[in-house]
Amino acid sequence: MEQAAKVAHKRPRKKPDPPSKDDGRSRAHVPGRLMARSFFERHTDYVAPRLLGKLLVRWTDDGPIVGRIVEVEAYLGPHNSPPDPAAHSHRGPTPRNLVIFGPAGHSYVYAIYGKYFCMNVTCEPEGQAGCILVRALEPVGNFSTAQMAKNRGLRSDAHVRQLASGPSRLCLALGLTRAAHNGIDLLDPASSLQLRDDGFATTEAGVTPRIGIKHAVDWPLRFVLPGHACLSGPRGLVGKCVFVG
DNA sequence: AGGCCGATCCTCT
DNA sequence: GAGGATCGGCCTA
Repeated sequence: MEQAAKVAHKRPRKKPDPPSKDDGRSRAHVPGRLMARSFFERHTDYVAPRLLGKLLVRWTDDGPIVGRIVEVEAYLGPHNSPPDPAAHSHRGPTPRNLVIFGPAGHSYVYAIYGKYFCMNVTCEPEGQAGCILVRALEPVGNFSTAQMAKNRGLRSDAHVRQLASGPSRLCLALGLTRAAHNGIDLLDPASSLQLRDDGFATTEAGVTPRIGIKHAVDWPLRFVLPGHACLSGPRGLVGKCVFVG
């Protein structure tokens, strides 16, 4: 059984390389710059729509698999009023959800339905809980597209929507598991999983209720790039749009 | 100690 | 649009 100590043990403890080594060229060619911790040390529902357009990068032996985030959901910590009854952190820390209560900018990966995983990004200042479920990616570049198709068991000419549109599909596409990727610092130059910013500018986000939950079903905490081809689920789920400043 | 169920995906009708 | 797969974690007794 995975206990809290084991989860905490997965936190990177080696000293990060100097920021100057991560200028987008020190490793194999990959777009953008590593994101800043301060971006995530804010209210989860503030960060969520602003995470749209950013890059999730999984480094493999063969090279980086890169996806642009096009759909997310915010899950709020128990310090909010009223508390978010759909969040895993709702009833306080447990061995499974401990990462959510840790520092911002880390990955929270959990198992669901016996065979799948979902990946979140932690937010809020240290000591407070909150995380963002990454629900869909657009593959960036031919290598990423090919690797995602391979990892998903699809033909190389599969439609782009088939690759990483859905929280567990994207974990399959990137090869993410709880055992290997829970509690990773996504903002560390040495990490195998990173969040990067290539300057993609988001001015608008579609807002809808969250998908697949039984509590707080009408809370408007799902955010999408309006009309994007890689959104998960059936069409027509894009609600009103809000300006993202 | 045991039962229940899920932030899903895929197949079939 | 509906239903089955499949199991770790959380709740109740």
